[in-house]
This record gives sequence, C-alpha cells and structure tokens, in this order.
Amino acid sequence: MTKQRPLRQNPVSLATVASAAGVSMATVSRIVNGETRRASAETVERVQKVVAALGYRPNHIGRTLRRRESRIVAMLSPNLDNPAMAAIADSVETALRSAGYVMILCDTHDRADLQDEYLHAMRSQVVQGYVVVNAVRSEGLSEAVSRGDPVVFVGRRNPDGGGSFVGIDNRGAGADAADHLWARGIRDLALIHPSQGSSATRDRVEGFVTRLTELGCPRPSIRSAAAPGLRHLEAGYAAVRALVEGEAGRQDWPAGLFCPSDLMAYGAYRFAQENGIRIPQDCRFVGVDDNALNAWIAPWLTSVHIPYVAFGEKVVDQLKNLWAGEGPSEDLLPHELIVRQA
Amino acid sequence: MTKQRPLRQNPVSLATVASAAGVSMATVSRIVNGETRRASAETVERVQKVVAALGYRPNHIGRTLRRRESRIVAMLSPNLDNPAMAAIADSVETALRSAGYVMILCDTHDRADLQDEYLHAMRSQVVQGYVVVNAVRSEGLSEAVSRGDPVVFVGRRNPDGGGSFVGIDNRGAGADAADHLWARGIRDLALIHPSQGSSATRDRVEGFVTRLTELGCPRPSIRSAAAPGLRHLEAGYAAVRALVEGEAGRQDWPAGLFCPSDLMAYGAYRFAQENGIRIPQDCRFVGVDDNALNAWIAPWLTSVHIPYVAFGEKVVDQLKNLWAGEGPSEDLLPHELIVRQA
DNA sequence: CATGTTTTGGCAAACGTTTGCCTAAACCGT
DNA sequence: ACGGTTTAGGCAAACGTTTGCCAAAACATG
Repeated sequence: MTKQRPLRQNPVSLATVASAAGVSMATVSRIVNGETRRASAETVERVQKVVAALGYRPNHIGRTLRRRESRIVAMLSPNLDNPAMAAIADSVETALRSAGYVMILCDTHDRADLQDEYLHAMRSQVVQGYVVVNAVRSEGLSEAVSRGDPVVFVGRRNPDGGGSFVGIDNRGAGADAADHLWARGIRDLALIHPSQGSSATRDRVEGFVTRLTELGCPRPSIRSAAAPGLRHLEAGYAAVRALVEGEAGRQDWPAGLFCPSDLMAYGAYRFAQENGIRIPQDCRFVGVDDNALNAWIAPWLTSVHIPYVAFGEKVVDQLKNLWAGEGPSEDLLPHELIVRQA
Repeated sequence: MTKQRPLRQNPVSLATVASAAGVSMATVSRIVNGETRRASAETVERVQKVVAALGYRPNHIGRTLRRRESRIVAMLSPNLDNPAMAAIADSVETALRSAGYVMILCDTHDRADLQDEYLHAMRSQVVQGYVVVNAVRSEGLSEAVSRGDPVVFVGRRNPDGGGSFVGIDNRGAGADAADHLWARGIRDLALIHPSQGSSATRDRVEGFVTRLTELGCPRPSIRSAAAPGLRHLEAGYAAVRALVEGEAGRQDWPAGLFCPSDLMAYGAYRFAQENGIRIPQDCRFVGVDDNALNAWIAPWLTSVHIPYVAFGEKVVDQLKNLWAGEGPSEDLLPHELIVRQA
C-alpha cells in the first residue's frame, strides 16, 4: 500500500494567535473558552479580532489530550441495514449533536469480538460514553461497565444485568398483540421467532404467549428459524414455511400470526403471497417496530409502534445522568399498537 | 447542567510500561509499533510480556497529536432514515473498518450550515478524510476541497465540479427505465420528481425524458412536488395526486409512471391504492434504488438496482488514491433494472 | 503613605505519543 | 590493535491545549 501523507493541518494554532495578538497562549486559551473576566475588555476584543481574522479553531485533539475528555460518544449498533437500527442511530445522532456531541458509529455486526474491538478502540479515542444497541455479552463490555464507564443500553438490556437502559416494555408489546387478535375473535394463532433471539425478541414472544394463556386462548403454534446475523426477513420466510409445510407443522395457515419484528412479518408475507394467502383477509399479521414504510406500502401489517424518534433524547438524558455521577436508571417508552387496514 | 466528570482513563501509559520493563519509553513505543529490529530479541520479548500483563493500549489521542494523523474518516450524510443512505453508511463503514479506519457519522439533514459545521468540527478532530453523500454547495466544502483535503463525493457530484466521485450513471438509469416501459408497449407515460431535486434526481429524470424522445414516444406528463428535507414519500404522494387530480392535471392515470426514487414510488403507490388503481396491472411503476424490502413487500415495483453494498469498497479505494497523492477520479458502478412482477 | 485586595496576564508543567539524533558497545576485516 | 560499521537503546523535543500558580500593576481602604 502507498504511504499515507498526513493531512494538511490547520496552520493556525494558539501560538500563532498569541503572537499575532501580542499576548500569551494562556490568555488566548482563556478568552477562546469564554473566560472573559481574566482579561481586560480591550484585550478580549483584540484577541477575538485576531481569532476571527486568522480563522483560528481550537484543535480538539490537543484539547482532549490535556483535558482528558472529548466531545465524542460512541454508538455500537448491530447491522445498520435494519431500518429499526437506522432509526435509532438517526435519533441518537440528532440528540447528541444538539447536546454538543458528535457520534462515532460502529457496526458490530452483532459479533462479540467486533463489539470488544470497538470498545477498546473507542476507549483509546477517549470517548465520553458508549451507547450500545442490542448489546451482546462480551468480556470488554463487562469490563467497561464494571470500570464505571458511562454506557447506556438500548433495546436490549445489559446481558450482565444492571446499567442504564432505554427501550420499551417488550412483554407488554407482545401482550398488546395478543389482546388485539383476541379482541378480533381470532383463536387459531401462530407465532414465529428467530431461533437465536435477543432478550427483546424473547420478551415479546413471552408476553404474547402469557397473555394468550391468561385469556384462555388455545396455545398458539410456534415456529422458529435461524437468523444468521439479523436477517429477520429470511428467517420470517423460513419460519412460516416450516409452520405450514413442515412435517411437524400444522399443514394449514393460522388465522392470526404474531411476528416479533416487522422484518419477520415481511418475510412471512412473501411466503403468503407466493401461496395465494391474502393478508389480512385470510391471516391477520401483527408485527413489532412499526416501520416507517408500513403506512405506505404495507398497510396490511398491524404493528406495535416503537417511538424510536424519542430514543435519542432519552439516551442523552441517561448519559448526562451518568456523567453527573448518578446511578443508572431505566427508561421505558410507551408503545402503541397501530392498525391500518381493518 | 451538571458538571461533567472526566472519564476514567486507562492508567497504564507508555511510561508505566517503560518503567515496569526497565527500558525507555522510546523503546516501548518502537516495539509496540512493530519496529522490532531496533531492540534485541530478549528486550522485545520482555516488553511484549509487560504490555500484555499490564493490558497496555496506545492512546490514540496522544498518537494523533504527535503524528498529525488519526485513523478516522468522517462521513457526512443527509438524513439517515432514508434506506438508501443507511445502505451507503453501512457499506462505507464496513469497508473502512476492514481497512483499519473508524467512521464518524454526521447527519447533515441536507443543510449547508450543518454540513459546514461538521466539516469544521471534523477538521478539529484531525480526521483523515471526508466522505460526503449527496453534498450540498457550501463554503466550508469548497474550502476543504481547494485546501486539498481528501474528500470523496458519493451519489451527488461536487457542486463546484471536480473531485472524486462514487455513484452510478443516473442518466443511464433513467434511460433504462424508459426502455423498459417502451419495450412493454406502454406509451402513455408520466413522471414525478421532487421539485428541489438533487443533481442525481435531475439526471435520472433527464435521462428518462431524453430516451423517450429518442424513441419517438409522446412526451410524458410531468409533475413535481416539494420535498421538504428528503421526504420523498410525501412528495411522491402529493405529486401523483396533482398529476391525476390537479386542475392542470391529466384527470386520469397514466399507464406507466417513472419515479426517480423508490420512496417516491411508495408515496405514489399509496395514493393509487386509495383510489383503487391496481399496481402494476393498471399502471406500471418504475423506481430507482431497488430498496432491499422491494423483493419482500413491494414486488409490484420495478426498480433500477443500485449496488450500494459495493460503494464502500470504491469509496475506500478513492480515499487511498487521494492519500497517495494521486488526482481525483470517478467510479461509476453498474446499475440494473430489476423486474419482479411481470 | 501603608496595607490589603482585585485585576490582568504570563510561566511552565502537564496530557501520551513518536522520532531525529546521539552514544556506547559490539562486531568485523585487516 | 585499529578504524569502520552495525546494533541496541536512551534523550528530549515536539504535537496543541489547559490550568495551577505566581507576580506586577492597579485600585481601594485606613
């Protein structure tokens, strides 16, 4: 590989400004940082003029090294191609930037080793905190938490327990789905789920099943499929196929199907279409996430809306709490079942 | 706001290792960086043992300050909630990380002022390069380019002209859409587009219209709608509504509709559904992007596939070229029209 | 005028690395 | 034994900030 030339730096530093203004670096530094009462009004004005004239901008690296704090927060997320993850990233980025931080986005591909690698790399960057979406258990994560590094868990709780958390009541979401189908008089139910489900997915399934039991509904058929990575689409397709075709399957379509994520529902939908099953007339689908596109191209999908847009603000609140030395806390945001096609 | 406590740093630095191993910092530094022939075999081994035992990890801030180069690349993207943008971010992130870089993701919300702010902030972070997706013209951008900072434009070319570029042949994509509809014998055509379109969108429209003219096809009806931000969904809905309902509209549905983005097609689809128009039987839609979800829940949409997954690698190649001091170049990736529902 | 207090601002030491240069010692060939 | 080269490794100066401490001057108070 070719040798990398260093990027041309901003040639104007504190020293440049200082000598141009005829004061010391210390004075310039203080004025740049708004410490105006450590200098006379004229000095302040003169320095500010020089700063503007030379276009001086403080070098964050130098500042970070000295202050031992950056304005960077690292966000670790599995696969960005999942729309729900993108929505979270979007929201967190917006909230961080309006709080004056920038976000480094790391795609862990749901792998523990990559998660650890990024945690280490980010620590070397002296980031101020970590936002970990759907964390997996890993050594580095445990270390970071026990070291007291500010980390906020999103979507999935800390696998080791404890810690700050922003998410929804997944069991409640599952229960709402059950209530909805029950209220529609649908009794022949099924559910599919990824076999390596996260705790979030498991909770949704559990909430669904538990609620059905409470209602006295016949136990639903259950089918899972491997979801390598987060390929919920393929998993949904495979699972529903196994459900209605498999040797141990039911050989017919249920009247209602619960999918713990919209992506799985999309996968199931494709299989239904291929087999002439009409959705929602023949089989009513309920998903979770309420993907933004549903309203436009998938109104047949009833889904539990998750207020991802509100996640960012909560995450930043939690980070601020941690920075202030307060203990971790949990934020459960309200979910709501959305029905589009009656 | 509460005072922010500095994050606890890694307490083991070069100095720690050096004194523990009984050598100088210089030696440790060299060994850590693989400069093994500047020390005897025993020394190397001893130092490596100490490094492992103490869990030493070089502080990137110190390194960056000294070397004047980081391993960070900034990616500026308008709204991450657009699936196409998310796909690009995903791809670039993956390619960067396998090249040993980390990516800072900045959401510019398509605003010139935010773009400039991020460009400045990233410069202060001593990033090694910029990847700007769908750049808007801005002062800071022009400065960065003319300063010689490595910047790769993605999707939309440098508004000032010149510079490295990764994208597709948008005119060709539009032409392919025209060819497809023409070959199907469809002559009554229409197209919608966002009124504040990017150059990419404009090129697609232009390619479509030009090709139709070449084919001798009657001129298509054209309708645009404002797309505040990148809300192509709403814009598609509004534009197609104006197309078939507006006082100056055509009062009926065309047989074929070209949308320069899948999102616009989704918007149009919703309006069609609300009006009992069957897609693709009554009106054939052609979009651009080939959103990953199309195969699953929108097979009615014929779309020009853009190989976003391949963008990342190309972007990194371009960056490496720039770092090597070579001039800027362009990468046009192949697009392909995908028909799912005959 | 003496004394105390505020204002204004400079000095210099960090923060954690990297690297040009220097110096011994070891080695080599004659 | 001697000059020359290689080897092994240390010194210290950067990189750009921030900030504790000090000091002179200005000001206030008696």
